[in-house]
Amino acid sequence: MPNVRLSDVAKLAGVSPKTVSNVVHGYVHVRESTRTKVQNAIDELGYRPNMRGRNLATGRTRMIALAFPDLRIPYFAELAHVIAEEASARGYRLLLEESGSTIEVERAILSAEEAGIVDGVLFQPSYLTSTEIAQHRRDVPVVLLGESIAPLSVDHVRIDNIAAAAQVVGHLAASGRRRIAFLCAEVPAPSETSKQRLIGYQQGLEACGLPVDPSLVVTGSVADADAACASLAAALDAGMAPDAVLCRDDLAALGALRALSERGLRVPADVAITGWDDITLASSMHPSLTSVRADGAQLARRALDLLLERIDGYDGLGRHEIVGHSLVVRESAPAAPAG
Amino acid sequence: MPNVRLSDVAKLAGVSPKTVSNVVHGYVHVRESTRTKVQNAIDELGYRPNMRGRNLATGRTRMIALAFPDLRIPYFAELAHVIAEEASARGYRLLLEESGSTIEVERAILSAEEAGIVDGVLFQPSYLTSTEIAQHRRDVPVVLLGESIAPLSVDHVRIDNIAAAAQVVGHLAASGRRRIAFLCAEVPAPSETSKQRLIGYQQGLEACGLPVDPSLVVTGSVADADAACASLAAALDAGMAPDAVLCRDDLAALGALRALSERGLRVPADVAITGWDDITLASSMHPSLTSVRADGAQLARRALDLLLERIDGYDGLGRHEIVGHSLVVRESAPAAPAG
DNA sequence: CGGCGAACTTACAGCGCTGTAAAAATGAGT
DNA sequence: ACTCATTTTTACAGCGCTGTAAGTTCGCCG
Repeated sequence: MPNVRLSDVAKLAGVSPKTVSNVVHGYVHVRESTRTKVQNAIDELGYRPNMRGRNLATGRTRMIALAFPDLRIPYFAELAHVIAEEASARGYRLLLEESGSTIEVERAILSAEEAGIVDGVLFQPSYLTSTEIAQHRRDVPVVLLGESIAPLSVDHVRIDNIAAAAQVVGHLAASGRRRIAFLCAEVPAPSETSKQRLIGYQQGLEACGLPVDPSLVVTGSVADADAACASLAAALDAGMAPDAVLCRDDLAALGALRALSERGLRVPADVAITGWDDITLASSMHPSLTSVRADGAQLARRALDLLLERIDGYDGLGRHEIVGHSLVVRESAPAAPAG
Repeated sequence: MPNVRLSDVAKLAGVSPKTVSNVVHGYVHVRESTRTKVQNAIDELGYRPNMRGRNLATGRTRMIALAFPDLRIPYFAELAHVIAEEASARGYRLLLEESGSTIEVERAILSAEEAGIVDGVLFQPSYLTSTEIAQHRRDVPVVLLGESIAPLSVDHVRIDNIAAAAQVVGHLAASGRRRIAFLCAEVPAPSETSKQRLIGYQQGLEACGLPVDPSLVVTGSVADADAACASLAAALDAGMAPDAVLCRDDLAALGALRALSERGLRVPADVAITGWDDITLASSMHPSLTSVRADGAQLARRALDLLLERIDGYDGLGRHEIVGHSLVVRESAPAAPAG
């Protein structure tokens, strides 16, 4: 039973290939009797359209790539999920590309040595600079995600990190915290993400009339929970004594939780903790995690809106959009002052 | 600058299209001078191969689908990562398909209404029965992952769940635990995964000379950590008093941890806990989680071996393979008897 | 210097489908 | 029955690339 082609169906139904194609696509101007005849032929032969032929003929694949650092980071896995869902609703499939946060792979993603695999790319870079992104070949439409500073020519969707971080500080201050630490600024240079959250952290402190104490900004690695734990542990052992820790992401918060409890500090009684991203686990942990939650559905929707417009030929300036976020308050940093 | 085609390069270099193709593919029998000439033309025009044409001509896409329940479940995200890595090493890209654990989507995945998108499928079903899988159209090669009972005709890679569960029980017993609970068997009917782990649990108890006490098998939902927490909480409140809980996965263990500590039970002092899958977070939690770890790299390797053989035309009986696993001992269920 | 095998290059014929534009069929109106 | 406007169907020409098999050219031996 070799592969059945459109033309085989056409032959059996006694119509032209194009008519079969029209039926397959639900084209309206097909007489009911013809449609039935063709449909019967399709069923009888077990025909299914071959996407390779279709892709070549249409110049589209109805696939988009989602390129980001690492699927093992829960935030990205969850992001991929919502985007896949939204893409699927629009008839697109998702191809994953993990950059491993390496600049070489990020470059490779933008340069796309091979054309015609996907119709567009959603790209969350970690290290590529704005300049470099601006210079990429515009063969395939791209929409940027995340905190990278996007060039004017490229679309970009993100949340307002600065406002969100300030809001977290406000929440902590309102619950009576005075010595709010930040975990953490990477060395030698903080990532763009940390940078923005740090700015918001400082703005938040100022807005609350709290002193900005550089010694409360932990430096070190936050590559994963263990690294964050070690970074905070070192700071604590060196004498830092915060009553709250604003963590740059939920994984860091997890590490912080461990570093604190290993030192006999209770969360939230002695120290409040906030995370960022509100990964699924944040609500299940003990204590559950207060965390900044980006509006993932809106993010996915807008990012795809922009990308599909580009795919449809829009070629104007980059649109830079901000989607909503909220602070989900849970046990690790409750609203009421610590008891 | 419209798209540059192979033939444009050929024209500029003064050779036939096929020669350009040969150069692009690094075919050896190309004279050095010709190769240079062609390469220069490629560089000058900025040519990049169009995969749509290639795919149609070769009848391949060098993409494989990975179909499983849900990307938001850390185990699957991590599985996708290792498989993507291994696939990439073999020149394949990964397309993700989430079934949401719904039987309709699982059916759709197997029936593949559209041909030619991927060269093969790695499929971890949740609900599809062996019979149904056996009857699927064999248009596209499939390798099954996970615990589903695979039909004889289909390749399948998994770990030995029964042995692993028994091993966990052995570990707990060796550390002095006597009342080992199982969390949990889904109602109305346990999933295939839980079923196998339950069998191993029972075998383990028998092997250790411990009584098999049905009241220690918690029933309820383990859809996520919160559900598992509720299931265990209900059992505890009903009077169950285990000194260890073997959880069917790490998420359930996370829920168990919460249910126990909310009731003032210490882990591992009062109750030991083990998880399953050894997700990344298992090692970062506090206490860190003793967990069963499948050899993910080997799993990915073998699954792809089998799939690529099928893609290359192998058409024999299904191969059923078992890959290694290990018990990673951490704080939640240490080797030494509880202190 | 003719002859030969190996090294290199090419012509050809699609892969399976769709967009375009034009042809054929239909139906309403007169 | 014959227009004319619509609806329905079709012919055609690729989309961009590769496998096959059949040339060419080359170096080298006798």
